[in-house]
Amino acid sequence: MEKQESQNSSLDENPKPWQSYHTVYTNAKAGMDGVDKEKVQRVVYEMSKGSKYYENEERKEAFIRQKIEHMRARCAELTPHDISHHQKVADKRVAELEATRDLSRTWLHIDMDAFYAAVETLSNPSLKGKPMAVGGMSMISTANYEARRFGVRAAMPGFIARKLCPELIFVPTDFKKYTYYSDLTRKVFHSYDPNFMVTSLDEAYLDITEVCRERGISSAEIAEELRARVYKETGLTCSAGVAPNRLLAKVCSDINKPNGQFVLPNDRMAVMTFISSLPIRKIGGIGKVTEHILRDVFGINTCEEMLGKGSFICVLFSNSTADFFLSVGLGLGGTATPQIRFRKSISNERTFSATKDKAFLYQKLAEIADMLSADMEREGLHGRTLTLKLKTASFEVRSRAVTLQKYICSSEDILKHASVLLKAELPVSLRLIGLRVSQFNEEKFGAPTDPTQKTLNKFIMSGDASRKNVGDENSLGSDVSDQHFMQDEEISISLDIHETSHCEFTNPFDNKCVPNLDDDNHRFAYNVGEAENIIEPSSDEIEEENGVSRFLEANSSDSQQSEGRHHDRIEAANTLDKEALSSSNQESKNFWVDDYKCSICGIEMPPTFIEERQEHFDFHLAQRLQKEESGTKLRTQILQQRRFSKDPASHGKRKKLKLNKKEGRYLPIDMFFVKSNQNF
DNA sequence: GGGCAGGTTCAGT
DNA sequence: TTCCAACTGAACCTGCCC
Repeated sequence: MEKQESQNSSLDENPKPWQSYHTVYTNAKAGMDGVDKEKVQRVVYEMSKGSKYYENEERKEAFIRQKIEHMRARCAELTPHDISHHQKVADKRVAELEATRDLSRTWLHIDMDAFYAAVETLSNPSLKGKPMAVGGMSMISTANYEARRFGVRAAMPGFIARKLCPELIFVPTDFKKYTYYSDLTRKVFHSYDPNFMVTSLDEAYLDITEVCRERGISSAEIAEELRARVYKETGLTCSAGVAPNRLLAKVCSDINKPNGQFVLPNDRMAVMTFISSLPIRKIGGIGKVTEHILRDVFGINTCEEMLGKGSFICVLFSNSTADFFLSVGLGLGGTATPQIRFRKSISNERTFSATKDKAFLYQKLAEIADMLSADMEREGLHGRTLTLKLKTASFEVRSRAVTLQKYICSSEDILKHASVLLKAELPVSLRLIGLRVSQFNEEKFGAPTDPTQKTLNKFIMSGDASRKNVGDENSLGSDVSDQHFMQDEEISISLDIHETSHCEFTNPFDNKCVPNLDDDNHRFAYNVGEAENIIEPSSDEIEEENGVSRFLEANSSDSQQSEGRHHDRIEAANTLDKEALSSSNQESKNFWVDDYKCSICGIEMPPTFIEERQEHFDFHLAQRLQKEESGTKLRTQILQQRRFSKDPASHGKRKKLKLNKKEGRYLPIDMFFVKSNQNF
């Protein structure tokens, strides 16, 4: 009832709740210019709200918002001196990157127009002119341009697509057909650049520098001719982008889609002008999350604005990430043709209706092991790292891996080891199981089969092991380590942030009634000087705590070893946690205005976000503690009073605090936001 | 401190 | 009616061991 009222009141305040549900489905995409974005957003929201998927998306969204808050706080704490110092570092880095600019190559990016849909129309002309999507009710792979006008697009669930466009025709995927047509296009590409790079069935990069020179014609003419030839050979249209590097060529191929092309001259001024107004989301490697962070933390919307925020970027991101962002600001990208790259992993996964039926889950595991083994045999692969991927009924993704002494490939071996990994996770309700094998035996590449020789082999295979890539091959030998003092000087201590406070208070950070931080299992320190004074549990305390052990859920190998005790412990923990939880829920009401809004920063988080709200509370608590001059005294009080408990629903993720020596304080890892992405 | 293993996250198609 | 995929690569974290 209370929840209902709360929902109604929030609906009154926000009559368009779908506007805050961030989906990728309303982003600009070729063929979607005239789409009623608000309608699409509303339909997607209404089809999604209340579902487990939606709840998971909200959890993720709240987590990103929290991350953004942390980063904003970090920026706000920088002194003019700090900013000036980091600006110099950024300027130096920009100059070094600028020196790597290569305008001597001409790259062509080819992107087939709505490839799967176009192939299907080719084989069934009656589909022409009708809205059509390739895929099924759960997910569609691509949609033709008629369907896109309704807001239907790739990676959208079919049932939402049908709601947007009731007359939508669904066609099942047929990869044999797509591979056939893809091969036809590649024959054409080969005649322009024998070393062309494929990125998927429908995309490729060609270095057309030589062909332009040899034939004495412009890149625009080559692109025009190539597209005509592709059409002649396949009956399919494609779009092309020409630019001095691959990053820009990819952006350019999207500009005049479908069946068009765009040429960006090999000229620095032209590149910088092009970049100046280019939205960051257009760049490959900047996705939904990164866009959100760059926009909401730094106010960066266009690529050029990256350079204006160079100092902050250098403070808050890792070396490689900062380099990537600054390169984007300069319009730099890959220009050399990379070496042949071998497959690094192979996987197989299947989604099914969520179930906790063990027999069913083991059956699925066996089926996936069979399929994976067959794929590996077909490619002659043997690997020694096996990763089990699970998606729970609530859409939480987990992975568990094991590295073996010997290389495996047979279905029996895969299943044997995968079963051990799965067993350690049960009981759990799952909707997806996947298996991935990596760390291949490199025998097929002429390397030794002994895993111990792998390091040397890797070195030989990769060429210069010391080379650090920016984009994909720009070599930058300069020393910029000073700008990344945080990573270099970090010392880790751990703090499990799923604790629940037991102390009642009116002002959540009033020293008179501080939450009790006396958690035996959690090492916690506030000041640099205390780094050595990390509170470690005594052996007796550990023993005592074992009844409700939070250590038990730390990682899978522990789980496997203590599986028998594990279950009993969880039972015991659950009982205590329930008591603790009901108590803490009452207390936190003072922290959350109207049981919804943070009394410190105003961020809104619904009462159902128990875990996220606790994390948020802890963040402000840490902030407050760090500001306290009498930190030690306060800490003593806290350590005496606070009792932690654990949300049984949480999965034991241990959040870390890191010591930033320069600032002389500890920060949760999230505040550093060390970006992890292959493109950075 | 470096290397390895395990894990998480993001991104693209 | 159906109700949010499959696959791969990669960066970078922590913990552990030598």
